[in-house]
Amino acid sequence: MTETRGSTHAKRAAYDLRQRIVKGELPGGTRLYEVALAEELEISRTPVREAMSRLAEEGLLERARGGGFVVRSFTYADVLDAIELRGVLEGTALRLAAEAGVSSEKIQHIKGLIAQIDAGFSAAGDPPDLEAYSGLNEQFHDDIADLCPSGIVRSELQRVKSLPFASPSAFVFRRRESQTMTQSIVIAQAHHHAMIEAIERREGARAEALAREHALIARRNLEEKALAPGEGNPALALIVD
Amino acid sequence: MTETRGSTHAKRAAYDLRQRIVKGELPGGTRLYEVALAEELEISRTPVREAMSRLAEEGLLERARGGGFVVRSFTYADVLDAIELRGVLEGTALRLAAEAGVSSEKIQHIKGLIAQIDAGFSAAGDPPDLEAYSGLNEQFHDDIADLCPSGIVRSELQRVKSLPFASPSAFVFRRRESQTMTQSIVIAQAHHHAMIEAIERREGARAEALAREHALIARRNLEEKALAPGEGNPALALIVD
DNA sequence: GCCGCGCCAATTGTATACATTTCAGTGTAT
DNA sequence: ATACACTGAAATGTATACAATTGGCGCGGC
Repeated sequence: MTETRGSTHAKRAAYDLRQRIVKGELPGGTRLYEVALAEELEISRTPVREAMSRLAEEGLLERARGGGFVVRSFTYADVLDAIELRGVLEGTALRLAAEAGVSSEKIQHIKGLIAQIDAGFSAAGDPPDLEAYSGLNEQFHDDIADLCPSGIVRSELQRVKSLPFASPSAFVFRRRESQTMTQSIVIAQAHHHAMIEAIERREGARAEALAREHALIARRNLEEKALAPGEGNPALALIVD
Repeated sequence: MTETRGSTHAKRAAYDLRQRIVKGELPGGTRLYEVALAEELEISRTPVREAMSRLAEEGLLERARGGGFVVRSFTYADVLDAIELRGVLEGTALRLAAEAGVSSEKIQHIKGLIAQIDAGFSAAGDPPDLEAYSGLNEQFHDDIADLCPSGIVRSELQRVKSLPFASPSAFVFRRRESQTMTQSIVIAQAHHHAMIEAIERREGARAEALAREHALIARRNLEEKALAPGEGNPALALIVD
């Protein structure tokens, strides 16, 4: 089979299928046939089934009536909703963290991350390195979610973030698009500062509202990009209509 | 194998395992062994694996490192958090419904359900029939979630509700416990009225707040019951500590 | 005594043959 | 013309043998 990472055939097949789905090679609604995939990947049906099960757990596939799996369809509206839902869940995570209180060590750790992002802004105000920002931003969102004392909330948030277009780092711009991008990042970073401050001061409602507003930046960026497709983000390939 | 419903061995096995987990016969942390289960259910390993996959999708099992599945552990705190999370998601669903607007037909349908619950209250103020209330209450929660225009939010809410202790109908009292139960139901029903009114008037924030407060009733009821276990709710059997 | 190494049993991973179900196509009867 | 039942290919469901991996236990060396 194609050289993809993983220790078992099932994991490799899952990786392979996941890539194909995210790239849009397997559009929403496509039915997956065990035999065809098994032949294509040069493995037996058993690991193919296993792989499909795993992707169903991730929410990328749905079980079809009468057995089998279908690639889950995501409409453009679904993508916007998933981003908003991420904001709601992040907001809940931050509110619970604020209400429960967070140790100063953890607060300092987050502040360190934020400082790293700050350091990426030059004094001149030109756009920071997008690769670096994307990585740090994702790290920030992961670590801030870990502040939430509820494992249930953490895991459901993680679940929503695993949808390829709902991740906080999904729609970081590909190229430098005028001032829009820089401005968005400046605002987002202001949110980052405010979020940790709200948590530190145990202002739960404020933390929650900030997380929601923060997600709306991602949503707005997507809405603006969608109007001018251009070389669209690959994670959008799986949108069906 | 034991006479459980389902058309395939895998579905029967999933049903059987689900029952055992919810009843607490398979406590959190228990590792499930394919061979043992297969012999016990008198089927082969294949449908057992299939059943475990399905339960993993439901969130009742987790994949263990090195393969296999483990019964997911739910602490008492997890149960409380899951109820609160249900409130958050129901709140989001209602808010989105209110913001988008809902047709008067659907509003009337919900109002009809509420009226049916109202009819269960006698003029004397004695407790309504719990079976009937539980059924109508569950129906209300299902139907009101359907008002949400976002399929993503609906499905994630459905997912959380599928946790056996987070369902709106999970902790309806078993016997008539003084006035506590009656009072709770009266308050809950007031919330029901207010929710649909908020949606009708497109008051999103109010609808959201109501849904959260509504879930807190369920949470408080559980907290009070937990202090005096008695003949506890069976859905609580899967709590590990 | 303790650590590491390797073996063995237990467990999951995989392939494959066979059974069953599903669904579309087709024919017939009404 | 429509509804229904039959048919058969194609798909998933199941059993089972075998392979590979894991994890624990004991043996040996240090």
